[in-house]
Amino acid sequence: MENTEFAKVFWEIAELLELKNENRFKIRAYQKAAQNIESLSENLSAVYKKGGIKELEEIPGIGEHIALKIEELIKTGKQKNHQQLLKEFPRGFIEMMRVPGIGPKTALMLRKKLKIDTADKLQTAVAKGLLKELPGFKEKKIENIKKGIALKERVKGRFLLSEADQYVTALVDQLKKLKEVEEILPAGSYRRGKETVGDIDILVTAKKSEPIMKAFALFPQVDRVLSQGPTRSSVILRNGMQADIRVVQPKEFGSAAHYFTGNKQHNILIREMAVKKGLKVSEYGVFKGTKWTAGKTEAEVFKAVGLPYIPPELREGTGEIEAARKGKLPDLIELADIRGDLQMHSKYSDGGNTIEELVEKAQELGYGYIAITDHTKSTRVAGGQTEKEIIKELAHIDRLNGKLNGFRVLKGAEVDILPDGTLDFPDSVLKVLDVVIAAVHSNFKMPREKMTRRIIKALENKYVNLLSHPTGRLIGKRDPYEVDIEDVIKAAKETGTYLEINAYPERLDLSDLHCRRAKEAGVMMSIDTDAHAAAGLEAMKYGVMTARRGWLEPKDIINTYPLAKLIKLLYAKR
DNA sequence: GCCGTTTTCGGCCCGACTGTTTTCAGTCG
Repeated sequence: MENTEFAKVFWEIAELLELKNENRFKIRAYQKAAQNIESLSENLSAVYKKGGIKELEEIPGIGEHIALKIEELIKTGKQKNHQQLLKEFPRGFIEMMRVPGIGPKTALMLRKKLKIDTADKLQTAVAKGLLKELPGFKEKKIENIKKGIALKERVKGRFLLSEADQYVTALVDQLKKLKEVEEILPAGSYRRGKETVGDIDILVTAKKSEPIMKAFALFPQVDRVLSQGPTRSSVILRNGMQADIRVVQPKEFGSAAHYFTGNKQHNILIREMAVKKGLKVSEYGVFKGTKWTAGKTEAEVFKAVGLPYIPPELREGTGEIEAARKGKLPDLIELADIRGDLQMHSKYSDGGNTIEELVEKAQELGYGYIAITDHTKSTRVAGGQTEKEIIKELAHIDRLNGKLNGFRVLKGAEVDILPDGTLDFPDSVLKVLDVVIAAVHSNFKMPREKMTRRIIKALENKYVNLLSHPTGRLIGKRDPYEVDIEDVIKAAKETGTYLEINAYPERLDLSDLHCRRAKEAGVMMSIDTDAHAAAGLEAMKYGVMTARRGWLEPKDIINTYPLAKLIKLLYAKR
């Protein structure tokens, strides 16, 4: 069972207990547990295997009872209370409660009065006008439910960070033009650099808010307005994404930025620390009694609770506060630390640009080196080259390097890992390459153990210095293949192979959690764009974001080192 | 249900907006 599956059970228990009008702190306990499980870098089953119930209870938010439920899930795949609750409220009913605007109270009334217990039935009832008969249901409320159903249809989940990025940039550009606007900060999961973003939160400081709210609602990206008040407005953008804008006073900027950046768990922890110090933290500032004492900057808020500044990407409530308290926050990698890009494709395989064009773009980005890593013969659909064909490309690179000053093109290939774990090129070819990237591009649906063995076998080849997109996932499109990532990390450590953080927005593979795990295991990584065109080199920022979320520092990333040191690292295994 | 440099029992973050409630409940973030 994957951690997300464990978490899903506890999210559902929380929702079901809400329906039963259970103690809200109990509900929160389940939510907290679910959230903590989701952000755990180690698989729960592995934790349990290591030290049983006691080890599970070490995880924040997990006590005796939830630990026992986890044990039950590991042993039987099911959990009794969860099953019992599902009998009372089937999944269709929970689904209905997830329609925006429908909470537990409304859902229960709908079922009691009209026997509506699925989202589909709700839609039919709305269409037939049955809701009018209910107490407290007038035109507006029914209209909202109608819109909620339509929205749910259209918005299936979250959006790629890169897609959110486009909208954020557009919205910020327009906000900048309003004369009332002072500071602008896109906050929320976007600012934390999460791989997917549920909605966009933009914080603005201004003395007067109405003109901003009015203008915002009329931006061309806005499809419709959900709500509009003096401090907060919510809209749905044309791509179905929700965007919230919050306007605060300049002196509230720091506390508001902190609050709107989240995540929720992190905020709760900070507020609890404040309470213990006799303070109150809200989006409007840090207060002693009713007296405002701080909040102009985020650093002030952290300082008030006795902490140093914590970068947004770490604010997930997964140990960053503890680390901050001990002065052990990582010195996170930044985009400017990147000195080169070790995976990209040229016209020799399926790339859109020549090597010269890629070099030009890389120089524009201030890099000192790149590796050209075209596909090999097995990946025919992507123009994979044979052993003979790549010789020409390598000669081309040699000639080019002869002309370049202070810049180096490394000779590489993205070599297929065949189903039996052998590589697409013989060692006699691999050994003339500087960068040998191994990757799985076929036979994704292997059993877990076989896939794990396949990949580890490739890592054992002394010429393979980098494993590309280690889990093969495409966010929102394709699940990772079945592979024991823990074993792969271990094998990377033992063989001296580096793991890749593929910065391609749809991949971000390794994920943030796996990065953190790999670092803990002492494995170095590289951040590469896997660009198929010169412009694709700009995606590096998403890979860096992921690395930051994985607590990585420049020293953990091989392409932050100068060329000479990088070459040493690349040849260390031979 | 979790948790403990105020607690092993008694707490548990804080606020905005909507709609219809004449003082607030429900929902959301």
